[in-house]
Amino acid sequence: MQALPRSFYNRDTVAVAHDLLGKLLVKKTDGITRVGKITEVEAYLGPHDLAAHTSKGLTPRTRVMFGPPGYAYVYLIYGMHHCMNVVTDADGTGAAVLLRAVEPVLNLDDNTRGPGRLCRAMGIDRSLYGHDLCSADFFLSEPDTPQSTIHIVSRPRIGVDYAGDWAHKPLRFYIDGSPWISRP
DNA sequence: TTGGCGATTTTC
DNA sequence: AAAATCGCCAAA
Repeated sequence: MQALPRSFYNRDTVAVAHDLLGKLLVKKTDGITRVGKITEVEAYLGPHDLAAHTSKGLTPRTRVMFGPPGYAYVYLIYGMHHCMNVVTDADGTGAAVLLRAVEPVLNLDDNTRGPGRLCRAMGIDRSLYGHDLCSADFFLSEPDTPQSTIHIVSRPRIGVDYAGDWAHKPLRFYIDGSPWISRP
């Protein structure tokens, strides 16, 4: 099981978001390997995207998101839940893809729908802020067995009603027909 | 230093 | 429908 190369992330964010669907998220903790298949994501394109955290500019929190691709952007939301993103596109772009749901594959309970639940099931917290995803203990990879062709559904992103025109752009993507989705 | 708020989840 | 709960950030 090999980590996707950094070049995978160093591309257009929407393209990466599409291609992340069906990939495996792998986390090794204390000798336990947890694996989930990504079923739902959201793209955050950069400072011009009013729903993206980087629209607030370069701050300590957004530092990683403005950095080179292939690193984890993990943050705490509502004082109690963590959200996991992968930084995308060229260094300095300020874009990322939020992982919203996975299908349990190995050592996960079935409570993996929703960004907060996904992080809880995988054991992801802020200690992984800025963690290199081209690493041995936390990474994404191709599935072991080739995927049959999947259909991708596009919907407006969730929880970003404050973002004006950007609130209804169809930047949420999920695998059509998958039961492992945070909501229809 | 302070106050408002959030890429959510759970419970009432 | 509303609470839980705290780090981030803009304003003072």
